[in-house]
Amino acid sequence: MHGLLRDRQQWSIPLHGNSETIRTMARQDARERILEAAYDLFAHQGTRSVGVDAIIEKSGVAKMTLYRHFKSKQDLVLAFLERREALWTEDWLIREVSTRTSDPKERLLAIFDAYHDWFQIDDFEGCAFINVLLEYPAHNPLHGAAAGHLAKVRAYIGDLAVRAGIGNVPEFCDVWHMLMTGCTIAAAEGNRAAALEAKRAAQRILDHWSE
Amino acid sequence: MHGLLRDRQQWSIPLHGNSETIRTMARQDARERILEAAYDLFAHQGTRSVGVDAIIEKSGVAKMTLYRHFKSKQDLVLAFLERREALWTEDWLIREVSTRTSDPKERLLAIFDAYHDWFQIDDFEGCAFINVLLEYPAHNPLHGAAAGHLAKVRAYIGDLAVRAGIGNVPEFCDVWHMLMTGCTIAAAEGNRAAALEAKRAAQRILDHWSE
DNA sequence: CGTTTTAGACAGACTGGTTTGTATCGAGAC
DNA sequence: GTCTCGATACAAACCAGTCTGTCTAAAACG
Repeated sequence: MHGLLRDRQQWSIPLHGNSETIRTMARQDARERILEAAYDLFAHQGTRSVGVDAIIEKSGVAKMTLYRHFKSKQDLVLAFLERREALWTEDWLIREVSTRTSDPKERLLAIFDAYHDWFQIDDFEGCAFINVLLEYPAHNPLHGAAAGHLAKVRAYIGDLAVRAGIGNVPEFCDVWHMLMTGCTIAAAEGNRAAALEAKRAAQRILDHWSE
Repeated sequence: MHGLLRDRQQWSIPLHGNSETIRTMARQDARERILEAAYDLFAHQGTRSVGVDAIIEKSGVAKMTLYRHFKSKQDLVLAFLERREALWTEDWLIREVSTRTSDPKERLLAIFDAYHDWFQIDDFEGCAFINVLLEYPAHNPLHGAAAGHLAKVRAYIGDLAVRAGIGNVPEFCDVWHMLMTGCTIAAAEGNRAAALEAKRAAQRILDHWSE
């Protein structure tokens, strides 16, 4: 106890010059640091195999601080999924596809070009939504949340399909998304060309669909 | 508990003829009961969330008996995957497709009919190979094992594709399997018609592929 | 301006439960 | 006597979540 006190004092001394800055920053972004650490760990190792101890260790936060911002680990996983949608679905996938082309039909195909880039990343982390969906049984709230996020991806496909004048949009979304998830699994198996193969198949489906 | 013992004794008595047989049977019976219990639990709840205690409880076996037959839980999961291939891939999928039609091209499509039946089961358990693949990181032996079993499914598709006179078999297998895995994920999301939707898309891919 | 209060952060012990895997012992079969 | 089995206790690690105590910066108040 006294030893710990001394350690903390020694700790504080080198930081004395800008201690207020550090403290203020720390206070403001404690939640942010937790979520950032959780994002990295959950995305790369799965939500089930990552414990809260690993998250507090990586974020340099006290356990009670984590539980002040998130009432349970499940809450933290839900926050992770929402951030994943913001960062992966919206900031990356939709943006990436938008920059490649403006034609709705070409955008549908460009999804697989974006996926191809994704699959080339060294530490390819896989689709967090699929992972969480399969990590928890059907009755678990996290399973439903993951399904909801996957549904939003399908909604985006539906938006493109409508603007591309495609018929039977609901089924088209399902099928298109099956190719996307299917090639994501193939990438997890190690098939780096999965997205290119899926794109060629998608092209054929698209051709026949809009006849 | 005592009921199980009595059952075992009644079981053994009729086999009294050959001593070696009884001992051998008893040994294999224990291993068999463990594997059977592990199969049910692993298939329905995943390999990570099921502990060995649940397996010994369900199989009515002592813990040491389990570890005498399987040197670790990982070993047991490997045995589960092998049995899954024997029961699901060979005894069910391939057999089911074979009984539906004998034409290779029609068999490729019949896979999705079989899948449709599979998806209608009340406690649909999902694809154990995909689950294990995503449950463990890439460097884990179980990840590789699961990938190997998925590759065998693709090999079966390749066999059908060759006999159907389809060109570019390797890519065809990949794409066909993507549709299969993709609709399995969709089924896990709750889409009971996923296999039918996938079949219609597969039909279009097949038409264009064999041009 | 100086003092006190307060809120949030850090540290880490701790609880209660679960995990894999090991060790020991007695019962029953041959 | 030998072998396998079941039952049980156990070790060591891990898990989520709680709790106490300390620190400090900023707000509240004199």
